[in-house]
Amino acid sequence: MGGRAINVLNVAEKPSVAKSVANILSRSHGLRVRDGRSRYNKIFEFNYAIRGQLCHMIVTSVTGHLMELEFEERYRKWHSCDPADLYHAPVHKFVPEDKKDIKRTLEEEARSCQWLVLWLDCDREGENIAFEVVEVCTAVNRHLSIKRARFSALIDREIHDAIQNLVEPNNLFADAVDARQEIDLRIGASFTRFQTMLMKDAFIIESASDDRNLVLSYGPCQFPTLGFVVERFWEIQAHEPEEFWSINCSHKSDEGIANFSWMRGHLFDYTCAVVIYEMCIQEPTATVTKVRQQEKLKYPPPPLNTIELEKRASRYFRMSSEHTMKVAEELYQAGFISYPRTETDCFSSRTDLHAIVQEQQGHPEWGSYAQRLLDPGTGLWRNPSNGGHDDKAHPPIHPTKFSTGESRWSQDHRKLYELVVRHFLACVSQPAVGAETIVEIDIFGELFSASGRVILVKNYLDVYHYESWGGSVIPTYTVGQQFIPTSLTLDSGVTRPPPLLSEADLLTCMDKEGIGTDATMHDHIKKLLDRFYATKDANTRFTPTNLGEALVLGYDDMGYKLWKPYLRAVMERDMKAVSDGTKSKVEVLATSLQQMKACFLDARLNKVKLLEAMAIFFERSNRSGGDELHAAGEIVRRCGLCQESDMVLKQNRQDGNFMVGCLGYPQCRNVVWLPRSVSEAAVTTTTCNFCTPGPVYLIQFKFRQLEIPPNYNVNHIGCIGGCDNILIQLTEICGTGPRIPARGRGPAAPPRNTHQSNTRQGVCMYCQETSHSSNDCPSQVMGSRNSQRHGINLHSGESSISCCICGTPCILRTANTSNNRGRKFYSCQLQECNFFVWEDSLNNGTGRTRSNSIPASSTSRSSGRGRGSRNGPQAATRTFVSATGDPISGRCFVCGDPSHFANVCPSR
DNA sequence: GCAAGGTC
Repeated sequence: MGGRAINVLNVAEKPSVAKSVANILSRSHGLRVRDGRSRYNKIFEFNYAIRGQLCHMIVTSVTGHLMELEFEERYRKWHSCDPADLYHAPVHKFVPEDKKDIKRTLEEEARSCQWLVLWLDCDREGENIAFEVVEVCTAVNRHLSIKRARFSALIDREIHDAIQNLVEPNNLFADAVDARQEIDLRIGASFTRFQTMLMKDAFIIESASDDRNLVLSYGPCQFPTLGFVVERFWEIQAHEPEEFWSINCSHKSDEGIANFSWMRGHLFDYTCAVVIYEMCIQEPTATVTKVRQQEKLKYPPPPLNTIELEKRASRYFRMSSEHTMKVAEELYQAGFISYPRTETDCFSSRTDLHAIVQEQQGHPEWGSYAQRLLDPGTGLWRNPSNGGHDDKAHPPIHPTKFSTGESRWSQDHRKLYELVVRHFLACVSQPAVGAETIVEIDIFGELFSASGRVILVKNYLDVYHYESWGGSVIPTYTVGQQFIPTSLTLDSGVTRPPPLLSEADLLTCMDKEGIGTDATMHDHIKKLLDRFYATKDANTRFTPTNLGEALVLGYDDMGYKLWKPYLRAVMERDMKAVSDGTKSKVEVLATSLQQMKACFLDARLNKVKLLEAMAIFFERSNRSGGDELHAAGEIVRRCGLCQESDMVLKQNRQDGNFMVGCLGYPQCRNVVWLPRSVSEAAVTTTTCNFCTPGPVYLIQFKFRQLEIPPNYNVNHIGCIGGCDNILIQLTEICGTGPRIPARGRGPAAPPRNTHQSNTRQGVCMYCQETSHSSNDCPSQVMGSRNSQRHGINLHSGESSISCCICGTPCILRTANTSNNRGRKFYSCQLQECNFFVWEDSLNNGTGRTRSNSIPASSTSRSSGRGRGSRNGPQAATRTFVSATGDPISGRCFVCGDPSHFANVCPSR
């Protein structure tokens, strides 16, 4: 070791890394600690030799980014410039006030140093922070030699290797971050100022905050996060329940009960299901065709990273991701858990996992499990699996200090520490072992299966009680065995929409689409709540607010997918390109800012779309003179449905069609669609003398000459209250022009809305007669349930056959569904029965007769189409209509008496 | 009053 010692300034990204580096390199010998200007960032000093050069090492830290990017002063005030100017307004980096102390420490120390060694995290952001540090330090000492230490973990060998093999900092990585920062700032600021200033004065936006502080922010991460929430919400709204049928079979023996499910799953075609069911109950003997027994393993989760910690804390404790990170940060600061912001979910082979388990042996709850883990005789130990992520900077989250709970800890601190410990113990444990049995049976060619599972060894489930592995025991079966099922039922079900997104779902979406980083995802989620874009319920499920939905709807109507994750994905690709040198920072900035500016200008041209979307949800404010919406807000009458809001005349800017809709939307969806042939409409000051409740203001209409019959006048003063026959007729003749219900929302009305308005106007939606309303349509009296469920157009037809279920005469009708339009079917007149059969299936012999050999007591029909709602004795002998339509034989399905059919049953 | 990314 020779020569004069040089002074080396070492800078880490955070205080904890500075401490670790100092401890490792000094081996704790001769290590001195002193305060810097900033109270969090200590300065460590010791001597060390780098490749034979004696060095006086000074190790300190920053706290993440030292600098921020900002517009120059004259562009900072919101009204100082056109938001479009923000795409080229000059920006600069500066050290914010709360980082000035750190800057001063760096300056003071750098002055006396010859070398600067950068120990920032080895990722793009770390490289960018490195250059911020370089800028501050070289400003006071131009002679500094700049070196970069590359390390992938805070362990001895890595750190010693890093200091002995110093490299150059990577300016491409730093450039990529510079580009990202500038794009984020320019897009975020321009859109935020634009949409906030546009909407705030135009509408009365109720929110918990002071109206003056209301900011409608836009950001390339927060908006796609909102997009996930809104998209799921629309999916739920657009869901149309569909009824399906399935056959279920159970078998009870001395050993227990087995529930067999139909291997077809379920069918949406009732007729098909009932035909198969009929066949099964006529020949119900079940034959066991397959018995499969196998051992199943349930593996413990991989080691814990940030996203998993947030997801699991949300699922197990309903803690918000933001709160989880706050508590985790505190546990980390106090030394109880490792660094909580990590992508890594695999342990380095050099980590002493046993030592971590050993520390936990004394815990009253999981200590004995830790002891069992360490006892080789139990065979419980297993090296943890590799989750496939490694940020090369931090290990998975694991306990670093034993605790049975500290007095200053809250319940959440205890729960989170316990989760980290139990998760760690679980991931070094053997999987749970179960024995699974799958039995398949055949009933008249239909296959059914049942499964049972027993847990043989719990292993990791003993300590990881957040997870369960439910199972049930089923009786023993052998191949070839035959039995008569205890029950064989035809059950109906209804398709359900997906649930609202939970916080864990949202994190999964963000992770999958690359929205945010592990350290920032919770911030974006919190921002949705802070900005009143979404709310979260007690089950951690997110619903968009009117404000959130309106903003997404507005941009979507413009045709811009700014609320989708695509923009972020493009930015990520660009950053990657800058990082590996295939594109320059200047090139990426120029291209993407040019594109985004064009998008911004176009969005501003189409701002009426945003205003229209907002107008669906919010009342207009008097504060602004109003422009674009003036034609779309005249009050026609008080809404008779919700009796709370007004109905206003609106025009769809896209297709030009008019409607009168309730301002209470979406709570109230009352709407009157106006004829497609209307070219102009304006609310007059005259009120209708007939329609109640009044006042109902008359509307001055102008129709397009070519779209109405010659005997109608192009000018017409009409009433939407239901008294105006001309308007009703033209509505009938021309049709209405609601937008396509692409997302099941808004005036993109489900047919119900049209139905509602037509009914009110006195036009029957079924037969188009004006003499009665849809509710009283003679064609609906007998079969309204069918019509509601299946959209079948029920016009009375000839009655020629009797129902095979109850003997009531059937009516021949014509289907009006998209799949079966025009196809004829017979439908039982008895509402409780609801039997129907396609006419063409009778002709081809499907409607044949079968004798039923299953004992009446062993079968039942559950709720299939309401038939099983009466749980009386079931028909032992069924009549199926013959090709001639005559019943062969029958028995009442209500009371079981063979002397009469259900339509004349005395018990009804 | 605006973004997202570091971290205390």
